[in-house]
Amino acid sequence: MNLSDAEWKVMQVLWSEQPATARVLLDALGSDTEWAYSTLKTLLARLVEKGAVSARTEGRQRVYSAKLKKQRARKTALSGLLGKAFDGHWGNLFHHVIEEQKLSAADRERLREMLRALEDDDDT
Amino acid sequence: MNLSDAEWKVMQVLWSEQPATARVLLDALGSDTEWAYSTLKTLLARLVEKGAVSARTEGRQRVYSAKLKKQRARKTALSGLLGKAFDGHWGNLFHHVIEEQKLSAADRERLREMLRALEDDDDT
DNA sequence: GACATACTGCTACATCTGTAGCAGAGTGCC
DNA sequence: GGCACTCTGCTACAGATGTAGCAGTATGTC
Repeated sequence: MNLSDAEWKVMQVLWSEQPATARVLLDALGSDTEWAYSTLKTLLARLVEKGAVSARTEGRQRVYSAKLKKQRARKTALSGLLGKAFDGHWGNLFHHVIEEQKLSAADRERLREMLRALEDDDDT
Repeated sequence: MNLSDAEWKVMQVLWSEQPATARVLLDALGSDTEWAYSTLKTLLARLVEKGAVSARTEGRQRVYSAKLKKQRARKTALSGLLGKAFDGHWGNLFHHVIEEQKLSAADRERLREMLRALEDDDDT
């Protein structure tokens, strides 16, 4: 399941607000986008069509829920990037991140901690 | 500089073969794509237009070279994904990779090594 | 010098994406 | 009961993307 940039924005608020009506989602998007109400509706319709979102009619409104899980979407997106930009090798991605991207001290520490946890798991 | 999936494929072979003619690049792409020669030419024209590739005429042929550096393209792509899919936090991305993606033993080891190197740097 | 090749720059066209307008229907309010 | 809202499902349209055809021109070959 591939999501476009605009679709990612919709899914992000949907994951945190679901189940929700278009109005609620638009408010949640707030100043992040200046979308017209109908723009959001179009995006939602497309997401429903591709199966990433489900919608049910409640009274005279439509209530949306995410069918696609955030972890799943992240995995697909990351795998896609890994394949097209890093020759499919995690090593290349890690190397790039550590060497090229500027990680904050907190990020570096967080990564170190996770790695230590990973090593501990292995020791078990 | 945003690259589409097809453009990434072109850039990947260009980075390893440059400077190169369209014919050389098409051969290098090999079975990875079944593109018609003109398809590659269109992609190259678009990349030249957006400034990611430069072209010079040599005899009666056009020879292409990458202007956009691989590191730069990777950084842009990764930052874009980080922002739209991981709330802009490296920690989320690391966590996802370590928890959700299945890393091979070699990848895990490689990551551990890089992290140890990172810690050593910090100690200095 | 006629032909098959190989290149080149255009043009084309179906999809996908981003963004939004519009008409029709239900609802609350005076 | 009519008006202002608010939703809803369509329709629209421009720009990005994937993919490729075509006509014109230079070149090697017999």
